[in-house]
Amino acid sequence: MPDRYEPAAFEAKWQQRWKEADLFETTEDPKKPKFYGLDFFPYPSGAGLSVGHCRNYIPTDVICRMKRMQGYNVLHPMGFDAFGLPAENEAIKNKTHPAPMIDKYAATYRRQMELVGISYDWSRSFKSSDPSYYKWTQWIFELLYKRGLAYQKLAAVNWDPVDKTVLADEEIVAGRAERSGALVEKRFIPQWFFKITDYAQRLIDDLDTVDWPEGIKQQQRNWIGRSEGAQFTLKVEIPAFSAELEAAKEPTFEVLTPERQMAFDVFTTRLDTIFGMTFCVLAPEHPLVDTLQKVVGEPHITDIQAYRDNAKTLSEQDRLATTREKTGVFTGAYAINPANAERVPIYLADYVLATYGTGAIMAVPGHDDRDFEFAKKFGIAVRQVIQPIEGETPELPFAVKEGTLVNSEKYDGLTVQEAQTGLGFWIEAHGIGQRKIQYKLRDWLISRQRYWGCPIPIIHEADGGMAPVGEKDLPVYLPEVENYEPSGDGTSPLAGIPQFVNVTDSDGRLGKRETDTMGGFACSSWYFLRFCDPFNDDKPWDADKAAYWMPVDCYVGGAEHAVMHLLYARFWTKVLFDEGLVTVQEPFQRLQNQGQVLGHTPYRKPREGEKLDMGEEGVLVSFEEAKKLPKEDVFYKWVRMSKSKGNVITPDEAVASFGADALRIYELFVAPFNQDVQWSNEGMQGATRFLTRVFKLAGDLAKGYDADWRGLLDFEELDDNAKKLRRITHQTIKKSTEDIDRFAFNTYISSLMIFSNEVQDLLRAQPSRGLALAGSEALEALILLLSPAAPHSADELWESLGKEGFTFTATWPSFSEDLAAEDTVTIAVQVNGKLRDTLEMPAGSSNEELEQVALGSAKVAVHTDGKTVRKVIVIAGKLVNIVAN
RNA sequence: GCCCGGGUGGUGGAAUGGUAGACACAGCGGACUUAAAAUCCGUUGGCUUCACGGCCGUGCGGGUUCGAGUCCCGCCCCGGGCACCA
Repeated sequence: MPDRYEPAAFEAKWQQRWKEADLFETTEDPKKPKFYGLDFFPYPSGAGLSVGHCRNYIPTDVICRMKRMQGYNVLHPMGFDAFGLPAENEAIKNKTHPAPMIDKYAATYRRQMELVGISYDWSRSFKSSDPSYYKWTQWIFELLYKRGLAYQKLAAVNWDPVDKTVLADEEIVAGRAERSGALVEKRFIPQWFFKITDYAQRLIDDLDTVDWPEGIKQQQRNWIGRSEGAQFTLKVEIPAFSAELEAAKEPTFEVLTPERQMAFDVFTTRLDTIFGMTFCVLAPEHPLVDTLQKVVGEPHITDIQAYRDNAKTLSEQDRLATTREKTGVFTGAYAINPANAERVPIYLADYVLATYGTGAIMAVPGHDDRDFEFAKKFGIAVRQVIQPIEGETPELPFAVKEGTLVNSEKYDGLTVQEAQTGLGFWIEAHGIGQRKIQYKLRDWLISRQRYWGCPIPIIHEADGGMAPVGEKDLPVYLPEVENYEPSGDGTSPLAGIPQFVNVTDSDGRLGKRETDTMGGFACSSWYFLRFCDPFNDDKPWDADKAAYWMPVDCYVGGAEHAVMHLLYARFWTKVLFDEGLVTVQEPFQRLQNQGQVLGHTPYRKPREGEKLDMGEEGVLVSFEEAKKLPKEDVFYKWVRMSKSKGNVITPDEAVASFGADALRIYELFVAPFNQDVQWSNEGMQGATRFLTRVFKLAGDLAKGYDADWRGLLDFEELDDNAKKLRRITHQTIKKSTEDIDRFAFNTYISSLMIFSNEVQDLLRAQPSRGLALAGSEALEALILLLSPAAPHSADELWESLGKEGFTFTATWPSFSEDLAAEDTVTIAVQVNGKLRDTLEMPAGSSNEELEQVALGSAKVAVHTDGKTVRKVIVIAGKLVNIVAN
């Protein structure tokens, strides 16, 4: 048996044997329970993996390996999210074609994953750019189309001038494209959308059924943005001869005939404040403004035109800047408040968004900050209609909902809640409006004007109609082309390929293909289903297989996909459920987000007048530069590992220096799974030392090893040390099993460290037959408990113990509560809550006994001397607290 | 501004309302060695004491409790998300 951890001597050997044995191929034994463990679908970047990526893959591997040893059928697949902008941009930069490039990169990923010993079933692997896969992406697109959930419309969309394509709302951060960083422009282009808004409520409701981090659920709820409120209609009145009469401060209002009657709807969450409405605002793009412009007279027509023209020139970012001062213009028209028949002015202002609600609001400056700001600037009245129940009346505006109504006629005195209900009934009874639920979520924009994606399988027919490509004609192959660079004119490069565009369908009709491709998120919205049945040519998956494996029991990836991927995949799954193709409404039962690995990164202090990048307080430098610079000019920061920061540690480097198992142990142990960690070579050495201690301990235990310990232990009279050894063995089995299940990998490793330390101590005791048998049990437990974290070492030790096969197929140790139970317990004795003594007591001592012994303690007496004992609190098996004064 | 996380020794972190600092890193002392590395043993929150011990201590201020890192209220700081969404 080797007496130290020497990864170079055996890690590659075991990886080779695992491969030869097809060890990680999925088993589908119907007698066993299933476990589906999955990592987020990675895009294989040219930089390869860093040790940061391993922080995702290693813990999933640990839990999958344990489940397998516990007797589950485990599905643990890996594939590649090959289509999309990152791949295409990189291929353009390298002047190559994305397909062979991705194959090369994916091969590197696989090599690195195998190097770290991840137990993926590669026989099920695929790429989203494989025609055998995207055929079914297209098939699902057509399913959505047939269900009315995929549609094309002319829309103002986010245009990324750098990547020369439109982007989904989810891909825009603070007015910039998340990927390219470019300021997004508005463009009007016909685009394909998925109607995710139909599923808004179910996407909120079903979050309650999944075991996800609360923060991620909250982000999804916020993104969907449900608001309960009411929508109602306001009638419009226009003063006759407005210019002159307004000057005379005495407008007479035109009586509008029914044909000319104008009105608009508003949405509000604060119907209770309707009596505080002192003006209304329309978004500049509101359709009613066109009509108003024809009837309001001068100077309003000119004012409105000027304001609308100006609004068009504002960039999306300027418009959304919250710090901007409110702007607007009076339209010359008035609206009638249905609650009290008051006539209030209608303004145009861009703080009201055309895309949310009705694009128009009732403005209540007394109880809304934004309306207040606008009212102040335009000299509009501010009216208080809510009186807080407690405390002083705050300065207007305030939005508190704990209050009663004032200045609200017959509603005075009602609470906010009562008034909302009462007014809700009232508007419904009078046909003025209805209570309504509004969502911020918008439909998912899926079109991309780029080459490297899944073609949208639609044919635009000569007669102006459109139809999905027949199932037998799928897939619509992405054509092989020489030049695939984006055109930049709002059309896809595919539009320039007549052989692709012009088609004759099976009925002989002429048509033109849709030339947009689908954004990459479509491809990753169902890959977890394909893994259940990855090479089915007749259907996307076999219903029984998907029913068996779904849902994913444990899904692991970065928190940056909180919205986008995780929302889209949930949406597709619900559609597929509605179609009867899957049996689950939620694809991912349990979700965990790993922390990032941060690299130590050198920066140079800025020189006089030097301009820095956004959010940086220094200039990034290489390690070589940092060494040359004067010490006082250099500082270090912990930042996410990335090629551009020059701080990447690859698994290849880490494995070469320390070994795969050391890397695995380090990443598991260094911090809780979901926390960011700082890469440290010292930490890696610690992991190596631990493994070496395990090898040494295993060697010591092996000397007394008896493979028949299980039967023999029952007939052996055990001395105290042997009993203690069995006890800590069973305690460690219990702790390790529970910790892995609850994703507490750091304490799982620490429990193995404690176990090794304590067993090593016990081996100094007088040898005995009992100790040797208990030691045999401990040795097997140690190796098997170590196996998910350090599988190469575990297999090496297992083999040197004379065992056949692999620890992966061995049975996970089970524990006995009786054997794990302590026979003595340490009782903390407190006086007035402060620790004064500890007592060793037999387990199961009665509360009376504990109290007796505690009161008899000399150390306690010092602190109770001269005081009267008022009360004694005894917590069985734990603590005695004596209250005295 | 709103919504999530988080703040514990020199460092990473542990702790179902019940002995704060497990486990590890770094440090210090020692063994082995010609020496170093590796390994092993001991020690390590602060203040105080010759010592036994005592006092303080989980971002800050209050509260609940026999007892609070943990629960409640009010703040501060750091990280992330959303942001004129009516």
